[in-house]
Amino acid sequence: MSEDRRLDVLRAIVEDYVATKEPVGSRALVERHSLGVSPATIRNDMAALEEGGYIAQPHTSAGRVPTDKGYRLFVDQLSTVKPLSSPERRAIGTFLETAQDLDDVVDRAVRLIAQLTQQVAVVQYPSLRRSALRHVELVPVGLRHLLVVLITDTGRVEQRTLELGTDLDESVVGRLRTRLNVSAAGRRLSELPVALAELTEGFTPTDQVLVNAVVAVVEETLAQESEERVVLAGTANLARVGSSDVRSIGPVLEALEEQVVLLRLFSEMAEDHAAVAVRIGRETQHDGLVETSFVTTGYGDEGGGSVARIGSIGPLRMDYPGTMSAVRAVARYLTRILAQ
Amino acid sequence: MSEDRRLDVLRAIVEDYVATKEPVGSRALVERHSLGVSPATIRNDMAALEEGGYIAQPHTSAGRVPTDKGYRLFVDQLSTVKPLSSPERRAIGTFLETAQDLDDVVDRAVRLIAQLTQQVAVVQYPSLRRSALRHVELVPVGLRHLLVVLITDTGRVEQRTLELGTDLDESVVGRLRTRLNVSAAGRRLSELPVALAELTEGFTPTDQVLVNAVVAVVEETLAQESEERVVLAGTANLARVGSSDVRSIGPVLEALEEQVVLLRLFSEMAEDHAAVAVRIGRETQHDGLVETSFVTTGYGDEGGGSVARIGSIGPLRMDYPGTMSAVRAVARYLTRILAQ
DNA sequence: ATTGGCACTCCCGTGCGGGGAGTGCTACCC
DNA sequence: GGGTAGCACTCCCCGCACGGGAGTGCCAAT
Repeated sequence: MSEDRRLDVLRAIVEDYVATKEPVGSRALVERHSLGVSPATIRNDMAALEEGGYIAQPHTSAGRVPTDKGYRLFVDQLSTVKPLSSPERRAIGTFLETAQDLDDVVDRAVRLIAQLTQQVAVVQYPSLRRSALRHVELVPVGLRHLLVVLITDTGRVEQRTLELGTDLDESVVGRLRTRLNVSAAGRRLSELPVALAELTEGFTPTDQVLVNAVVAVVEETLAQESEERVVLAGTANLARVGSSDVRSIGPVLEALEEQVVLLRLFSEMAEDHAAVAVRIGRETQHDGLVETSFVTTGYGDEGGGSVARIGSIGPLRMDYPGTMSAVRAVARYLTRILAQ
Repeated sequence: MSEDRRLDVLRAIVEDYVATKEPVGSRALVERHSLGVSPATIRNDMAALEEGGYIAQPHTSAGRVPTDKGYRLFVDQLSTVKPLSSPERRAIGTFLETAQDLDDVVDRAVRLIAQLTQQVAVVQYPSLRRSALRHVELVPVGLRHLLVVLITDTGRVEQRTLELGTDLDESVVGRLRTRLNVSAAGRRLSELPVALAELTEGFTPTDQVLVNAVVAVVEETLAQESEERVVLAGTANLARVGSSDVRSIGPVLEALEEQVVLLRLFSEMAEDHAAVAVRIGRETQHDGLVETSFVTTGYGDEGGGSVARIGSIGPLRMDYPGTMSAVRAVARYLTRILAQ
């Protein structure tokens, strides 16, 4: 029994099952692929694959369906890259390039992925933790409130209001703004605490209260994991006929609404050093997502790691090569756009 | 035949149908409500209501189900306000009050509505068009780019980058910033063009190019209807068992993803002078929403009209009184929070 | 190792019959 | 004239049996 052919059979099963959404039998397999052997032979291979846990049958006397383990093997070793058509590539480029600001770019990117993969698209906003500060702005609001606006090199803007115990002194605010920008601009979060620590020098003890409060707000904002934002698109694709059992979309929607779940997955997958990371079924470690797979990749990397991630969530029986190349393509364009 | 009783019957049908999700028959009706007459009499009333188009039967020899028209009558004349329990009110208050910034407030509000109504919640961000400007900030980025940041009195922050043909002059930017804030702060969009028109005075012709560019960006940003943002929560509630025909959730999700649809509905409903506006089934004028109803109300109004809207979308057979009071309650708290 | 043949399993669509819920109608009552 | 009781009728829904069909596993033969 040839080991190679057995893998061919698995690949054929995955491809056919993805295409037809029906359990695939030995007869159909030899008809649709030139395997050069008879159905009976295939049945032997299938028995072995089932033994190994790569495929399963929904019930006796039905065709076979890939298991999570089967998809995993397919993704890792059996799938070949499926490049996008060049009109597709061009469409991605022009669509993203005409965006106006960061919100617009993210919005377009997420819709694009949803459209290309016909699945649910997820885009994580450029992470504050990994961005560099471009500018800090302090805006007095009334006498006792100060609005702190942070602008990152990825174009993201965050703001916080600060309530003060004492009345504001415009000139102190002005000096602080200048000093802040001198010492903070261009720095990454990891380098900031040091730079900010020296900042109190040159201020009177009473003014230092203000300075410390502002510094605290800045650090807190940048450190807040909870400020990570994720946007979705294409949830309607979950309800497309044949997507999967229709009743199973409830739990999926619940999972998608919990940003925490998505953020955890993103951060876990960031550790995979593969260009495009894939989580299949139970690998997602989330009950609502056991019947889905998640394909992600990072974007916006400059030198070091990537700034944030994008991805696509679909049924276990998704078109893995297609999804992976779509996600990768959008990430590349996204990286290029943000670099300028 | 008493007209009053006929309306009682309609109310009873709506209430029972909402509660049981099953067509309701004459027998069940007299058992569950003290109508004081026999099933046969009810049947006569039902025949009349059906004649009038308020109820219908899915098929011969089935119970009756309210039509869009029936729900409309119910909402307009037959439903009584259902006040929230006082623990509920308290929960709303504390939940919203602990929010940190505008994004946080909006996020909590939308989740709250989803939770209270067990339906899909929609919250529109405070509209730029109806907000007043609190502050304009100009931030030079490199030599030839200027970042324009607008902050409204509702705490919303918008930014745009501006590409210039010539190098920046810091002092001109400084003067422009000061003048802009003097003439623009506190003004609503409608009053702005006048104030901005005089702004070029006192600048040299070359500097006026910059001034005009900035003014154009400010006006454009505020005027952009497309900058209206809407956030959703509770889409998973669509998939709850018995919500409605499960296959019908696809079109609904599609409609919800198109912000345009929601924004149109919001703006149409803003014209209803009723405190809480309701659109039932076909009244939404959108194919994907024919089997849903949309309950909205404005929030953040100070004197004049409201700043934006919140709402809840659910099946035709929703708990109208409950939904309406939940939406109204959240809107009130929201208005209070934003006022401070 | 591969193959043809064959018995076996199980799903699934279809047709049938009975029970039940609900209606509309008619005759009757106040 | 409005309300009521009775009754025949309609239609859904459920369980059931049945047959076709697809697919398997195994065995004997090559």
